[in-house]
Amino acid sequence: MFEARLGSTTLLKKIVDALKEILSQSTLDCSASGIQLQAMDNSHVSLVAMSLSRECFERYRCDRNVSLGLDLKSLMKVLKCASGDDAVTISAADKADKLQLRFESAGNERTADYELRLLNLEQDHLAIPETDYACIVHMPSTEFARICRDLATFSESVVIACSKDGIKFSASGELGSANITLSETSKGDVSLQVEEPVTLCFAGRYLNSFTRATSLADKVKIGLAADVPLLVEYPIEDHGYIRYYLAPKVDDPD
Amino acid sequence: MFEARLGSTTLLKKIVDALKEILSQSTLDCSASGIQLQAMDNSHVSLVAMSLSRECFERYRCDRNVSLGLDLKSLMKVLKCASGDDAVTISAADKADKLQLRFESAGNERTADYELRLLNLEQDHLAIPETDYACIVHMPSTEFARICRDLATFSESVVIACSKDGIKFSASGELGSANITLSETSKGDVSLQVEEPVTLCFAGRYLNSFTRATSLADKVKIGLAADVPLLVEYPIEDHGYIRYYLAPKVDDPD
DNA sequence: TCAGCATCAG
DNA sequence: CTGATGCTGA
Repeated sequence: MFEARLGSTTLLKKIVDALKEILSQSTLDCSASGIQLQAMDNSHVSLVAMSLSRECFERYRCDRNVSLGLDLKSLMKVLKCASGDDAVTISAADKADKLQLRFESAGNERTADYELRLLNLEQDHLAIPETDYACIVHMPSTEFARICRDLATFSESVVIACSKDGIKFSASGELGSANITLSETSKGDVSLQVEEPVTLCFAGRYLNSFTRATSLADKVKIGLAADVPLLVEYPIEDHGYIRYYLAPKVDDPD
Repeated sequence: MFEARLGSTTLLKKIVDALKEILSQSTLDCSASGIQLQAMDNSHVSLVAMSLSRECFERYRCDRNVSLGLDLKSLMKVLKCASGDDAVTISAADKADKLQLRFESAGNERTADYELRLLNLEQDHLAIPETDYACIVHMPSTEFARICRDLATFSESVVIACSKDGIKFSASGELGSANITLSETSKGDVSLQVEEPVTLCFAGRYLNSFTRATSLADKVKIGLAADVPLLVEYPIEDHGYIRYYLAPKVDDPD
């Protein structure tokens, strides 16, 4: 038996929304410690890892490990049947082929039960090595989203250069070019930890897809190191996160 | 001479909006007692009946019975030319081929006159037998609309099961299934009168089209009986109503 | 013809 | 931030 209850569906909607474009189907791995997900995106270029530890939930019970294969678009459709302030309980019997979702309205006048068919998905379990990033940047998540959106106008590729002086995002193409530099401000909304300066180039469309998670967190953490995938991490309420990984382009700034 | 005046066009807009999708053209039957409408929907599956008794109007005069054949989409276009708080007077001479509409602004600074061409429509006059429903449910109209919308995600068919314990709406399909149960709550926003429990299956798309009337009334009345069309009734300001009727599906819960 | 997207108003 | 509407692509 697996059962987990959240006080509001809004958080779950945001999480699924942050995943569903990049991952049409995926497996949730539920264990006593919480819920994990890890997968390559649909085009097998970037990688997503999500973790919600049991502390994220109002109630959490997982008698034995279960893997729940879900179609995330379908899950989103079901979540749309709930109001944002409904409490949601997801549950599955052992070896179930259905996920149960129960929505309870704030005043408890209304209960709606949904079942979502589970899928048997191939598990591509990827070990993500802990990386010692040469640069770690924290910045407002909306700012990161804004930059990714703006740079997409100029080029498919985005160059990120980070040093002690700041982090610079650049794109250039037919239209012209763009350079956005952020340095550590007194307000402390940008922070840099730089062991060694790094300059890397990434495909902007993936960066943009990562920003679907913007509403989950005020701050985003970016980790950079030479020849290692970029890390873009959005914390989820103290006890969880979504991490996106994207390998740098070998060359070819267009 | 026929003439009827409403203090605000908003009500009339809501009524036409509740009819125009389901009934592209229809005949208003005007008599001394008020205005009636009764017709099959465009696809001849469901049936709509509207009644506005003369008490609904600020002023009402109908010297002799007239039938006004209207294109409801065109009528809606004309109504969009009025502000919601304009007073509206509709009138027609005997044997007229035009409907007159006059909009007067609240302060009377502005008067606008419109004429709408009338149509000669075939009258399919259907007697609707008074039915003694086995179950009558009153519930918030927004809640009903919400349920119909949510269930449409899962299946074309909606099963409604009503007993003394509550009314249950269910749909199931490829994605999964949904069950929403309402029972009489302490707040009294759901009430059930059950002579005999009933379970019936309906085509969800028609239920959804009925909910275009949601803004007319806070509460909707649902009448159910075996082998008899479902009744969905929205009261209109104490002296009128829109009733929708839909025959149950014979079988085939998909 | 319908579903999804995007935009807009409350 | 949510619901509603209009558009566009499948």
